[in-house]
Amino acid sequence: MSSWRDTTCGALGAADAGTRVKVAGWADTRRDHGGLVFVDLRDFSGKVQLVINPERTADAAAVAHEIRNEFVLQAEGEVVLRAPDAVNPNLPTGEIEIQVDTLTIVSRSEPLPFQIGEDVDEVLRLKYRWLDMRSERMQRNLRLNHTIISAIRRTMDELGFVDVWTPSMTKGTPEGARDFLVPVRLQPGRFFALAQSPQLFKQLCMVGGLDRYYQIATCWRDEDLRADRQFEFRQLDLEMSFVDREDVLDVLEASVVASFEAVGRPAPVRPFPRLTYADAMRRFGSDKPDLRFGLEIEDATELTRTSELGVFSKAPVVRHLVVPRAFSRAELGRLEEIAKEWGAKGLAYLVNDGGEIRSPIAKFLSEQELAALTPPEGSTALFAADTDEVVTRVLGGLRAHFGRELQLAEGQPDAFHWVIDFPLFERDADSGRWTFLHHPFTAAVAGEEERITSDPGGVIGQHYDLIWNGWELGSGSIRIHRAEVQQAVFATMGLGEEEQREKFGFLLDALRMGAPPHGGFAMGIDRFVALMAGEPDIRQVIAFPKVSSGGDPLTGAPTPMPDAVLRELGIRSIVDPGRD
RNA sequence: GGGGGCGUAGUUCAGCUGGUUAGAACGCCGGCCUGUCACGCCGGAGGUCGCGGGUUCGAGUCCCGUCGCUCCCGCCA
Repeated sequence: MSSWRDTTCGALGAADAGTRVKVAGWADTRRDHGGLVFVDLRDFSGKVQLVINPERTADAAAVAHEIRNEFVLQAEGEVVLRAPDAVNPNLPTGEIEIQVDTLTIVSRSEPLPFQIGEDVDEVLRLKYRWLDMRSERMQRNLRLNHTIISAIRRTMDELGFVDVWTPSMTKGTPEGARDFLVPVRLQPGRFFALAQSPQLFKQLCMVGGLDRYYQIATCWRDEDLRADRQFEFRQLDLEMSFVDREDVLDVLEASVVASFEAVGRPAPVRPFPRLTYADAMRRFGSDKPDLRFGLEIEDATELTRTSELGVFSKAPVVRHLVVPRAFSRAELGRLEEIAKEWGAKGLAYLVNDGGEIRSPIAKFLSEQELAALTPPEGSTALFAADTDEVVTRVLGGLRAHFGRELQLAEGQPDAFHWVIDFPLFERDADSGRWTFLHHPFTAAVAGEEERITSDPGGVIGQHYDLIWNGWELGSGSIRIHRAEVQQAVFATMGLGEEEQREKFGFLLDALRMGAPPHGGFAMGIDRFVALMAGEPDIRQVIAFPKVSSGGDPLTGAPTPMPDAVLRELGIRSIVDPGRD
């Protein structure tokens, strides 16, 4: 036991009454009655009330009057049962208190810029993160983060995965996210890139015969930050040899369930439901729908084929969403704006307001059409008529909007599911080129390899996403393990032989020298923990996150570098970053 | 790169259609207080209304710009 304490604040209870203890921690609140002084002493484990009575010890009483919030204190005394009418039922240690006879101020504190636990501007919290961390919220979140990572590591260990460290500094990838670059003094003018993911290294581990690799891997991406995105984040990264899709999904489900059990929460039922990409898009307008609520997109294309309404009869696709609410004219105007932001030209509607139909299109609809399309009383049918792509995007956007706005997910049980059978390629809107949906190392479903060249758009990939309540937790795939197939994918993306060699030569070499079939997954730990904690963003579960403009309010990073430093690296800045 | 929101004591906020000296609560400082637990009571200090410009007799309030934060779209293999 250390010289500072022989127990922790939160550990004390009625059973300890009569014992002498030494405790240390922060002054959470002090209640100075002039004579008697009460101090709630707080450490990581909880709080306990100190009582300093001048009749018992004049020395300690003198010290007690000096105490201010967040002073670090050490106290020695006797644990005593409180009188029945003095018990505090709101405090876990409320049955007892410590009658102090020795009190030391270990460390003083200036007045704080905000009160701990207070709901203040986040930049302020981040600037003084060491104070913010003392709050119950951050203590809980950071410990939850640890508990979940421990559970995942245990699971990986039990399943025979080997933790392998892969380099953070690696080769820049031309495709995908922007790289963070690292200049090298020994080779001026050349750059490493911080790994966006250990993707290729873990595949090489499979070629190397490790069979099952995993890592809680830090990844870096120089893209705009969001509630669920930071420059650097951690993922459960894993790869397995001689497996099929279901083997990989099984491991992820085991990790998720183990995490729930570790935090004492009812775990989702295995196996998690599977939803194909096509179904997800068609029914929910999203490849990561929140399935805590229904609000499915319904088709009306056939029904309106012969409609007098040109926008319906001429559109390739007509679909609608039945929202359980009779919207006002003003609300519908707002909704049309939202629909337009998603690419709609307009938003037709049928409102059933207590049996009365309000709709600008009703007069163009036949009796049968009207009967089929009129929503139940007190609800609104919203129509999108356009190409499949636009209709999907618009109604998917509206569905997500209503989910938030009408709080449809409120109080619903957690919804985990897989989205499977993604297309391998899609057309890039700008260049018109074929580009991958997941990454270029994803295998096509068995027997479709020929079509990678002949019909890229029709190839289904062995790619899968794990979704929790509409958040993409992660994704994975069965990878290509044959060099000629990998080259066909590169070729479809428009990479010539030479470029393939230059960028991915080491991978192609590996695939030519006995690569086993393999597949894997990457799950965002921070997202997972944030959802587990019920937090609205991942900053709340990361010890020292960046704000959305990409800076760190605590250290002030990033900062400009002196020209001399840059010169040594072979770099010259062309911007004036404004030194401060 | 684009769109929305926010910016007033240390903190969280109020401040009406522009109108005296910009308020409250918490925190802070001083005093009193022996059973409080968000202790209580009395007193006090504390403001470049983010910044710059404009309109006006007069701007925290209206307009323009700018900075910061934030959410969303783009982007995120």
